[in-house]
Amino acid sequence: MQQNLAAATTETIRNEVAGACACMQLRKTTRIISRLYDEKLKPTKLKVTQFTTLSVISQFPDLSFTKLADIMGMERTTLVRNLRPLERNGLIIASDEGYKRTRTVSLTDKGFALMSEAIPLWRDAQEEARKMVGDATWQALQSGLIQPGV
Amino acid sequence: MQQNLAAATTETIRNEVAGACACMQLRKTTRIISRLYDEKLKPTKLKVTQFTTLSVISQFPDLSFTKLADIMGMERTTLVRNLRPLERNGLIIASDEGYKRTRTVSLTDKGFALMSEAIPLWRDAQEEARKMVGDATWQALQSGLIQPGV
DNA sequence: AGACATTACATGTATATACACATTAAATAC
DNA sequence: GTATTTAATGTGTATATACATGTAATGTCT
Repeated sequence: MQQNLAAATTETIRNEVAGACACMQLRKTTRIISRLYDEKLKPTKLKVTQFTTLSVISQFPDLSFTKLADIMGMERTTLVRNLRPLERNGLIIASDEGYKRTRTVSLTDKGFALMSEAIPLWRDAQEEARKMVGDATWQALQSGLIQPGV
Repeated sequence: MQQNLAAATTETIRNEVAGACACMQLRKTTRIISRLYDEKLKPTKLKVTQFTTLSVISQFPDLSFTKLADIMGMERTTLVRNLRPLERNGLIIASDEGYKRTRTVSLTDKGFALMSEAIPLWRDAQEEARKMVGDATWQALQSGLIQPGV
């Protein structure tokens, strides 16, 4: 009977799960594309997550950690950890606590200088990514994968 | 001058980078969708990465670590680390070294039993994910986001 | 047989991610 | 005016991810 469970489960996985899992496809693609961006950004020693975080901070320099994390679709505690290496490397500076312990971050001159170096490399990565994913996926990515208002 | 660099860089980020970065969209979506699957799979204590790893192992029970990682679009060293908790929890069993140090893994009875519990929960997650991403994205996900042969 | 290249795997180190839980400041209820 | 609730952040722990480097087994060239 245990033998049957194993066989039946494997069949279900083969017929229904394999290749159909949206999260598996997303994570796999994200790994591959992230490695591409990381490789391109290597001269700046920025990882793509750090590039993204810096770009969001420069757009919204006075938001609380909670709101920044929300914009990035990220757990707040994850954002807090991700800011550490950026602060340690002098790319951002965090404010002291304000209203209700609120803290904000902004880019330093060093942070802006590194981003201006990184942007041409990012453009190169975008070009290659576009070729890798094809037109339909690229369009979906440009409009945001998740439906607005969800 | 440094002031100009900061202002110019911010403008470029606002006008060109924000919202257009394919990798940012992918990572953001992956975080949100992964949290959904993790939440659904909670009764099994499996994370979606573990669910995926188990499903790939059950499909290809006799492949080397290198080839399994390749199928998953993952660095081999990442796969090695990800197998640890699965083995520790008795869900998989790894073979000793074979030809050219090759090792293989397969699901244990406990692993199959847990997967058979997980699959209905996974179906539920799929349904919700489908609603969240919309039809166009869902189609892209079902055909695999990255172009074949790349 | 020995030198060299190739293949496969493991470890050290660092970042990314999230849940559970703890802490602190402000607002509100009584 | 204290007690409670709410908002905002921080820490402990665990998994996920990848690069650089190291180790071991196999194959090949001479």
